[in-house]
Order: sequence, then C-alpha cells, then structure tokens
Amino acid sequence: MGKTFAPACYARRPVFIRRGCPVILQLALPSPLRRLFDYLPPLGCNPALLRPGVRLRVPFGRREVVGVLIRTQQHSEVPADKLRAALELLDHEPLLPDSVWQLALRTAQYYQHSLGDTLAWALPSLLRQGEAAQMPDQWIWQAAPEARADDPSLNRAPKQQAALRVLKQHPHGIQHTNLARFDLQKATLDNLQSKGLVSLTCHRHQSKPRPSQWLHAAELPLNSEQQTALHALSAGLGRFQPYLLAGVTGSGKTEVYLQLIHQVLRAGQQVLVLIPEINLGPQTLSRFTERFNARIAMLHSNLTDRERLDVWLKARAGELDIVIGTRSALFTPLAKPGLIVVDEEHDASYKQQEGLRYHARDLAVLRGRLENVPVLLGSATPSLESLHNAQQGRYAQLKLNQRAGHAQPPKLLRLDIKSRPLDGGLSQPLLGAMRDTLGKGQQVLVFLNRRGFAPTLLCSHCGWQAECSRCDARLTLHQRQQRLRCHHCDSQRRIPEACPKCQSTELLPIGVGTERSEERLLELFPDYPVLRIDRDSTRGKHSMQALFAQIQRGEPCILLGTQMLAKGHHFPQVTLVAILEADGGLFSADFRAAERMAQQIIQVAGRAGRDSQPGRVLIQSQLADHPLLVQLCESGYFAFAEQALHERRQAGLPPFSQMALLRAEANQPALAEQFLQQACTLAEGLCPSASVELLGPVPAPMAKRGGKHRAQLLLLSEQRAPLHQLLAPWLAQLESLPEGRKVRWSLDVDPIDTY
DNA sequence: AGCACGCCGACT
DNA sequence: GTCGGCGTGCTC
Repeated sequence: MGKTFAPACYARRPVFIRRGCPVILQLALPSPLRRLFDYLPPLGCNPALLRPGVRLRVPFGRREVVGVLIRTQQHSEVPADKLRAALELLDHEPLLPDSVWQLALRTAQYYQHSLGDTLAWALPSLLRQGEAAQMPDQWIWQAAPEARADDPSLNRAPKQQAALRVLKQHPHGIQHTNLARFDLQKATLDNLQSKGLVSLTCHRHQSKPRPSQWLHAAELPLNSEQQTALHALSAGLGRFQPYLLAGVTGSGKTEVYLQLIHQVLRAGQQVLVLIPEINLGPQTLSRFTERFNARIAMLHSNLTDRERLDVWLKARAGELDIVIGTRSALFTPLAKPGLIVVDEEHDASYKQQEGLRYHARDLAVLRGRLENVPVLLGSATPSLESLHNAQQGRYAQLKLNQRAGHAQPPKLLRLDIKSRPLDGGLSQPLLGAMRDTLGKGQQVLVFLNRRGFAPTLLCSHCGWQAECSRCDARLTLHQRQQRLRCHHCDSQRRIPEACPKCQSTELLPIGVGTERSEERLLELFPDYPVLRIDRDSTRGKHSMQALFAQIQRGEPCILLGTQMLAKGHHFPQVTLVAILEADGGLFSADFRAAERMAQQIIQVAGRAGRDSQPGRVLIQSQLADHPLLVQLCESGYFAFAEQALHERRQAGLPPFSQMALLRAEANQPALAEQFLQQACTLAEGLCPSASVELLGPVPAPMAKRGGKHRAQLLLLSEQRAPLHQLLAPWLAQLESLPEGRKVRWSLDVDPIDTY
C-alpha cells in the first residue's frame, strides 16, 4: 500500500449540544450498506456520554443491532417520522483507543467497505453483540478449610465426595467457568455448599503484575549481521519506521525479533506479533514462552468468544506484554504499544479474501504510523511490494545473508523434463539422486502441490474428461476414496465405470497428484518409509504429530507433500529436496504467479540442510530455461526479485501501478457482465481524464465456479490518488444501481490474485 | 447481510 | 387447503 491515506475526517471532539436542538446520532451499523444511520439518543441519556466510539443498541428494521457512534449532528436529512430512538447506551467511554479508531476509519475508506461492517471485523464478536467491555467477575469454588471427604453426610453421595476431593487438591479454588475441565457439575457443588462444605466467592478481576525479570532463557549470541540489524532496529524504537528484515532461511531472524522484543518489554511497552494463517501458532508461542517471562496471549481459532474478548480487554488495559495472532489480531488495541512484528510478510494469508478485503501487512504499517512505533516486516522471500518500498526508501532494509552455525545454503538445480519420461511424476535423474541420498542414510523431501491421485480422468476412446458440473474445472481422481472430487467447490461423485459419452471402459488417470506419487514411490523404494503429508492424509488430529515425530527420529525416509510441508517446519536430516512441478508460475496468466512460485521454491528449499550437511534442491520443470527460473536458481531470490520487478515496471503492473478489481457473480451468465458493463460506463463518466485505465469486463479466469458465473472489471492507475478519488463516488452509484441487486458484487482494492 | 413479503409447486 | 422455494425490497 502506498504512503498516502486520505486524512481522517472524523475527529473525536466532545459533543456540544446547542440548547433546544435535538441531537442526531450518526451510527455505523453492521450492514454492507456504505452509509451511516441517524438515530435519536436513548430516552433520558446524558448527552455528555454520547462520544464518538461508544456503542448503542438500536432498532434496525425488524431486529436489534449494536451500532457504533461515529458523530453527532444537529440536523438529519432523514424525515422525522422515520427517525427512531436508540434503545441503550452500552459504553461509558469510547471502546477503542484513538489509534485503532483511526485505523478502522481509514481501513473502511481505503478498501471502500461499509464502516459498520469494518468495525464489526475489528471488534471481538461479543462486543458486536453488546457484551460489556469489562473483565467479568470471577466466581471461585473452594473447599471449606475444615471439610473432609469422609464427612458422614457424603456417605451416599459419591459424586459430592469426589468433587470435594478435587477441590481439596486445589487450595486456591476452581473458577466457575472452568468446572467442566475438572468434570464437576454445578448441581453437585450446590449440594456441597448447602452442607457448608464448599464456598463460592466472587473475585474482581485482578491483573497479573508486570514481571521485573523478563528472560527465562539466555539470549543466543548474534553474528555480525544480526548485530548490525539489531542495532539499527533498537536505534529506531520509540518512533514510526517500517523495517524490512530480509533474512535467508536459517539466518536467525527470530533471534533478532526476540532480542528486539526484549528491549521493548524492558521499556514497559507491548508487542504485537502477526503470523500467517498456518498451524505455526504453537511453534511461535513456544519460542516466546521459552524465552520470556512475560504475559503472552495468542489469538487462535480455537478460542471461545469469551476468551477472545478477555485477551482483547487485557491487551487494551496493558495487562499483556505480547499478543500473537493472525491477520485479525491487527486490530487488537494496546495500551502501550512499542513494536509491531509481521512475520513471513510475503504470505498471502495476510490478505483477507472475502468481505472486507484488507491486507494486514499493509494495515500494520499504517497502524505503526498511527501509534508512532516501528513496524518490523520479516521474510526470507519478501514480497515485491515490500522490496520496492524498501528501494523507494519508505522501508529501511536490513539483510541477513549468512545462515547461522555452519549450515551451507542449499544449491538449486534445474532439471529439464520436457522430453524425459516421468515415473510417478519423477524423472530418472531425480530418482537416482533420491537413491544416493537415501543410501547415505539421509532423508528426501518431495514437494508436489497437488492433492489426489490424478488431476484428470480421461476416456482414451473419445477424449471425454470428467468435469465438475458447477465449475469450469476438471475433477480430481481420489483413488483411495474411489471418488472424483472438485477442488474448487465441495462437489464429489463416484468414479464412473464407463465413459458417459461413449460407454468405453478405458478411463485413464492423467497427471500425478500426491496420492499417485506415493503409490509409485512405495514400489520404487520398498526399503524406505514414504510419509505423505497433505490435507487428505493428515485428517486425524494426531496423525500429523506422529508423522513429524517419525521424521525427527532422523532415519532415512521420503517425505512427500503439498504446501503443508513447505512452511515453518525444520527437517534437519533432509538433504535432498525435489520439486516435481515448478511450472505453474511460468505458465499462469496471473501476474503474481512467478513471484509466488519463487517464494514457494525458496521456502521449500529452506526446509533442507539446516544442520551442517549441505542440501540439494532439484527442480523439475518443462521450462527449465525460463529466465526467471534460471535467475532464481543461479543467483538467488533477490536477483530474481530484481528481474521480476523490472518486468513489472515494463508492464506497468503493481507495485508500479495501483489496482482495484470489481468482481461480480450471478446465476445467469449474462447478468454479471451486464452489471460490470454498466459499472464501466459509470466509471468512464466519473473519470474523463482517463487517468484510470478500465480493463474489461471480462470473464473471470475460472468463469464458472460453484454454479455461479463470474466476471471482473480491472481498474489500473499509475497514481493512487485518481484511482481512490474515483472509487468513492463510483461505489455510491453502484450501490443504487438496480442491476446490482441481481448479482453479488464486491470491490477488491490491491487484489493479490484474480480468481 | 438479515429479514420480511409475496407468489407458485408438492405434501401432512 | 398449507409448508417452503427464492425473487424483490427495505433498513435511520
């Protein structure tokens, strides 16, 4: 995202009420409508409490919703007979600190999203339902000091006896909300209480005190690069500055984070750490808890709504030192922010792909500016956007090129498979390299980013292919389940016995997925275990853990898997990485495909050779001589990025231009494009200078998906300002367009893909 | 987005 | 006769 956000238009001035004038409340409501709604204050409400940022419960149509006060006015455009009074004021003071308030307002503006809906994304769900923004009182059950489990009154009450024993084991008592965890029933305890054997007491929430000694474990020694980076970072504490920490895999980025965070903690400030949306949470959390004696919370998807709200409230009150979370944690309010870290900043999961399509990395930079704190973006494979921002001087760039310890960087070797026969997706030279590696007692990682047995089922007589009826896509053959499945919608069906077109029974699986590769590898390497790791093979809760445990034992084996293998985990005994198909990124129409391919190759390669054994990476490709692939393999990611950036500049693509994408989908094929055509005409009317280029409407790359027909209109502009000046009035027009009601449409500002 | 209203097809 | 399918319209 560029440097300029439009200035904030809502200041949080106190509200002055002119004598005799009615006060009109303008509220943001949880609705996709991009406008505010006017209400009268609740009956008998003290006007001084009506400050922007407080929540009110209001009647809305036939239901009640919770809205957030944006501003008050003396007059309303809405006819008096339509105005309704709010029902209840829910807060005594604004919910959000000014920084997060501004962040939400600007997010709505930048992404052209409804403000009410934006606030709904930013707030914990209990707050949008009207829950009090307060730590709840805690009710604690305790055994009476003199109570005995062999009390005669319990002779015929084994449950009460057991419950009393449990409570005796917990002299500090058990929280009422945790009863289930100890298999205790409220009724049992009620009976014990009536006998005077247990007590229930109410405790006001009390914050844990700030630790004075922050370290649990000693800090690791830094190499000179790490020291240089840490010095630069610590010199920048206390004010806004984005940093791009570009550190090759294994260069010790995390140690730099940890030592910087230690300094922030010592300054009495809080740290917000964003991580991508993968199962790296526990791993990250344990790095932090092993190092720091600090109040750390992680926002993960298994929290209850109440737990989530408690973390939010504690963070806001300054009762947490470190908050770790994915994308949505960005909006967590902090009493004393000192640093924002975005780990793996290139990761696409930072961009929300539905509803409010925000990019948490870009908004983290904005938040850093609003909080006046540094923002540390880290990655071994930075996004081209961030590299460009660094080159433009907007971000300070720090590089870590050396691997920690004695680890050698892996060598990337291209393997041309244009005219080579493949066996289970593997070429002969690759199979040879695998035999060598396994023979030396080492492990092999085979990366194939495609689940299932084969991506296509073909009739060898008439050429029919199994296709999804709801999507423009072929069905993937899943041999083990004996089903054809669509990877784009959830439809699946049985494998037909014969071709539905010509009745031939010669149906051939074409192409290779992990399931098929596994089958073949088991035949080719009968002496070694083949561990398949993908979404289909790791269904069971602990199967993943068991697989990783086996890998960690270090005996020779073949790891075969998709994306799931590529992120975060360390496999020290892997010395050969095989990437079976690197071509998607070179064939695809999406302009970001090559960047993604390169990041994926480097990330997968980073799994190998982390100990002192050097790693080799073999990349099979139909286009082994493609200049971008050559550049990546010969000269590394940053050289690749230079060349890719050069190509983007030539083509006038981001980050050298600004993009927005209007998508539409409808049940009938023509409707989506008709709507976009109208939208296009309106945009031309609003932007006569042609400073914004309109491309389309065109059918989406996958024109039908999940039974919907999809099309898109691309807006491209050299400068951000004209594009954003166009968007606001344009969206207002689109909202009132009657054709818009027959289609589902949405605007994606800074889209990261066009699917 | 919800949630109503409203008008046509298969069922206790 | 009604239950319920989703088209259309509205929310201060």
